Amino acid sequence: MVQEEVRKGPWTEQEDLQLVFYVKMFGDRRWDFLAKVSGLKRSGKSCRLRWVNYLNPGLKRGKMTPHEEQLVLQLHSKYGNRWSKIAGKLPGRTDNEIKNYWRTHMRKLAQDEKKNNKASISPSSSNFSNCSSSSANSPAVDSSTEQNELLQVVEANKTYEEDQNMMVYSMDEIWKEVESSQEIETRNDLPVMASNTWDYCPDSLWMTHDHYYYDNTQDFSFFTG
DNA sequence: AACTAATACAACCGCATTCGA
DNA sequence: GTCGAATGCGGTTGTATTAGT
Repeated sequence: MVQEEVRKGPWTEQEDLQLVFYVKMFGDRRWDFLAKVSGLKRSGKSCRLRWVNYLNPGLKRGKMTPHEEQLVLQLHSKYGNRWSKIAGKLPGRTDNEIKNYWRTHMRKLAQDEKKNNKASISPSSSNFSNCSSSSANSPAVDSSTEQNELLQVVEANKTYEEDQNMMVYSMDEIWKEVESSQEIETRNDLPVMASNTWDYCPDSLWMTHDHYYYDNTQDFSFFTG
């Protein structure tokens, strides 16, 4: 058997365009199928990750706002390392993003503490000192205070939403930019259908995600010119 | 200007869970 | 009910960029 080569590493712009095209066509499910049908030499897993963490139009780009940071801290103390759960409370942010933020945050915190300890022998009084001790397996869930915490989260969300009005660059907007700036150039290297893979496309697939298909066909006019 | 360290972000891997035949 | 494939999640690593010297 000849093992088909699977590409790894950073995604190219062309790969991104191809993936967006096929996700719009078939929906963000059946990643193995998408990987095959798109002709991308990527695993389904890799395609999913790329979509979820980068290409998804609902994503918010850019630095976390102070409110989001606060929210992450609050939610982490509540849920521990349940990143997807935390991400669910932060619209437009991915678990990966939050995880990365947390990691950086904790490292910075640890370094600051070190510095403080060197500067003064007095014990640390960091606000987050208890966060670092709440490990993945032991989220600090306290049902008695749960409601109170939720209220805080809701409050934080309110201000977060206000922030959103000020600075949101969704992937939609980014792609609009891409569309307008590249309309001409990309036409020469449109994604090529992996011809024979279409042959095994079962009807059921179209049934499953037909709403995606019908809803989005007009959106990729930029692809077909 | 060149080098190094720190930081942020992207991607991969392995395991667990879910789903469908 | 079982089993294999697909999907989701969390941990980890790799890489590009920025800041500091």
